Amino acid sequence: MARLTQDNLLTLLSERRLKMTPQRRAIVSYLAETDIHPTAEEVFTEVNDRFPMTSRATVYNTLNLLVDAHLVSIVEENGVKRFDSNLEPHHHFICTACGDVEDIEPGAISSTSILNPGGRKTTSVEITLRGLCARCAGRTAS
Amino acid sequence: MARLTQDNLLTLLSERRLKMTPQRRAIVSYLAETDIHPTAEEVFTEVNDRFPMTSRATVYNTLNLLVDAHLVSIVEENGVKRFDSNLEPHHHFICTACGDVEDIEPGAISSTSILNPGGRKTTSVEITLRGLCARCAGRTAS
DNA sequence: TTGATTGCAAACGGTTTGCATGGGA
DNA sequence: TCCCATGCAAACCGTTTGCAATCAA
Repeated sequence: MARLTQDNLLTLLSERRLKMTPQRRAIVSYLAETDIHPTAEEVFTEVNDRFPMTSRATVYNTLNLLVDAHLVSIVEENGVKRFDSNLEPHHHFICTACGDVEDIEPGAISSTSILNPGGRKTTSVEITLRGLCARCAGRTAS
Repeated sequence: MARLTQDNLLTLLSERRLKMTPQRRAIVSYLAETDIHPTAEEVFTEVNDRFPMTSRATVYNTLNLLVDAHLVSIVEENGVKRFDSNLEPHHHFICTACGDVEDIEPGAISSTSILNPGGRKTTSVEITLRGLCARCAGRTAS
């Protein structure tokens, strides 16, 4: 399962003649290892715990850079953007009880062949399942 | 194709012991007839053209009421919520060139049978296609 | 050295809230 | 009459921007 790495970051920076900084390293390091699909604020908090002094502006700048380079993607829910460093094509499951966002492998959804309905040119397909995650489903009566 | 109607609004209001107002009527009237998936701001502008004096707060209150009652749904893109009064299960196509949001009938996507992967309980499936709409696809070289 | 990057704080856009006024039932 | 709904403006939250100071190459 391909995920964002420090190497990806180095390649991106050299391609664009940008510079490596401790802040960028720390942000990518965190994104690479987490699977909680953090918000920008969560990245800010977590990175500052590990590497004190990374401003919100830098977090947003770096996240936007990575999204622009397709090294992370965005899952939007309830007006908040969450960042996903899983580089494989995949879908999402959003728990309506606890708000968790989980990755779902395409294989879990049978046969989704998408054409180009009505003259459109489809370049990406995003499938979002909503419901109760395994934890919340086990916890509630309904 | 079932869409939001004034009757739906009347039923909702009586169920919750709420009151009919010219503002609510105007907002539902606009939502019922448009297929552009307007933002709250677009609803505000359009409704004020027809029925001067409906505040932003009232637009938001009414939209939230309708969403809560499942009479309209939300399509979120680029940090902006768009409102959809199509009551049938359906998917969306978002044009990456002009930003248009279009409804896609489930039939246009072949065989999407979703199970409950990994002990989850899926209650809704949302499929978003992105690419060029028919207009933009015809307009560009690529 | 030099241009990219940073931190800060102010600005911004969309949405919500508090409160006094107004209006359906 | 009574309480709900409204308009207004301020507050709020996530994100972006302008600018001077700092730092990687």
